[in-house]
Amino acid sequence: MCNLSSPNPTKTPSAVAQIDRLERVTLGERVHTKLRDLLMSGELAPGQKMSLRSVAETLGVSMMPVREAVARLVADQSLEVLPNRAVRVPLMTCARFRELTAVRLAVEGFAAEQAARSRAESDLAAIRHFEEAFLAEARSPEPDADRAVRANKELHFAVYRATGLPTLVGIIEGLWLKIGPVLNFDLKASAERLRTGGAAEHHRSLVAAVNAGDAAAARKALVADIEGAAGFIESTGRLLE
Amino acid sequence: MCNLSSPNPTKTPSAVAQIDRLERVTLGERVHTKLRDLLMSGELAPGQKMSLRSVAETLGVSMMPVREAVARLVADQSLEVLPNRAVRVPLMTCARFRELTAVRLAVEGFAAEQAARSRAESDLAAIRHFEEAFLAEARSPEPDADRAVRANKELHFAVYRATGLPTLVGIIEGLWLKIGPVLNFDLKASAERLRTGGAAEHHRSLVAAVNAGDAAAARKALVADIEGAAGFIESTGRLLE
DNA sequence: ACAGTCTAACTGTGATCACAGATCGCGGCA
DNA sequence: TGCCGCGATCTGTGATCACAGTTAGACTGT
Repeated sequence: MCNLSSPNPTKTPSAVAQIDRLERVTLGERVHTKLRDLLMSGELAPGQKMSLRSVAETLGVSMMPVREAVARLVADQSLEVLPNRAVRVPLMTCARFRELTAVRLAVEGFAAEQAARSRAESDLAAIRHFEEAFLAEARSPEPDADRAVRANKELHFAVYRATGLPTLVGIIEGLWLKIGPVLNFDLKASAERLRTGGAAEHHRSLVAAVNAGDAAAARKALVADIEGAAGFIESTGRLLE
Repeated sequence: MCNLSSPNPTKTPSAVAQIDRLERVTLGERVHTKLRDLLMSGELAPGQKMSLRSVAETLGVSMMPVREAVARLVADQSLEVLPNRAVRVPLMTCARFRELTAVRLAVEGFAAEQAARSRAESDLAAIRHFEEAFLAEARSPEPDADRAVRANKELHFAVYRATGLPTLVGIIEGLWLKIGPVLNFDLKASAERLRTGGAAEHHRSLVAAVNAGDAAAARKALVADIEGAAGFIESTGRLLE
């Protein structure tokens, strides 16, 4: 049973209390965000090496925030440190890709279901906005792969945020961090998949299902989207072992 | 398509190649493991504060590995740093507890299903072993709450490992890290729930279902286990707001 | 010309120093 | 006796130094 009393029993609400939420953003946090965006958007290819000092110099900070950010990414296997003490984007084996895809189907499939149940009107507006952005890029005469990848990400996460389960969103972010390099790097290498891959149709089904509150259809559309992309990646033959 | 050629095309297998896997275990990693165990087993209560320097002195290391470990735990919200620059175990609000429980039901429920499908004989042996350990503790005339909590954890994770999806196991570890303090701290405070809570029956159903390969029954048993514990925690009325 | 060795540079990890901000307690004033 | 103010102390964060281990390149000896 929850305590339903006021969270501020001794203080009266005041105007200044509205914006007292100043988030503590450390340098390490900013470096982490930067590296995360690079990984999720596929701008860092699998196997690419980096050094703490070079990243620090590039970003204009000392080595300290970089090692904190890299330590976090290494901890969840979004980066790896070789026995040679070299940091690189992990290579993707076929087995690991299939494992990540299996987990994604379960977790993101559940998120799609839940989004169809819990979506608010503001969520639906955001979802429609990013779907249009993706469609505009996919139908463009000369698609910008980078923008398409980012619009695809924003659409998916708009759906996931509609679940109202930020913990679940965080889990999915971790999954995209691991699979982003291979997924988006290969996707950007062959932009014609934008039109032939069926992503637009899957997105349309997904948005329609979430809009209608049809959880089963939402899961089905998302599963088809993930499996379509996964099949394309496996067909490229670039995975190891 | 996967490359099915030998992973060592140029080298012939030798005896020394068998144990070439020397894992790099840094001090920061060991501190992280230590703090994680303390959190998951409920030995650190919600709201408990700590300082990097005191932890470092206790563990006999410098502040450097501790801040790396704490930074990782703060990043995934297993710890939090207040605006006062104080590190503490986060307090659990009722809303957050329910959110975590909802995610656990989905993720761990899927894991139970998958375990029932993919379990190997060695997995089943481990599962049976930890179930007996938990039963022995639950039926003991004077149960040791600490050992019971650890046996419960080992049983659950033996099931999760049987999925053959280490990524999924990592995700669940993150969830237990967040919910462990409230779950196990309150559980240890009232040991009589060991007999009355029905955990033993849920475990029996779970093990039987996994053993029989009945995915639906495995999910049902696990869901019942989680919901039983969650209902108990909510009934204690210790959650905030 | 070629092979072996040795040095110099670079790697991540750990320790120490420096600093701004917050907290708490002691002392003095009313 | 009660309240305000100031300083000592403790906090996490960032920078710098130190070090073991690896690597790559140049240099020397044959």
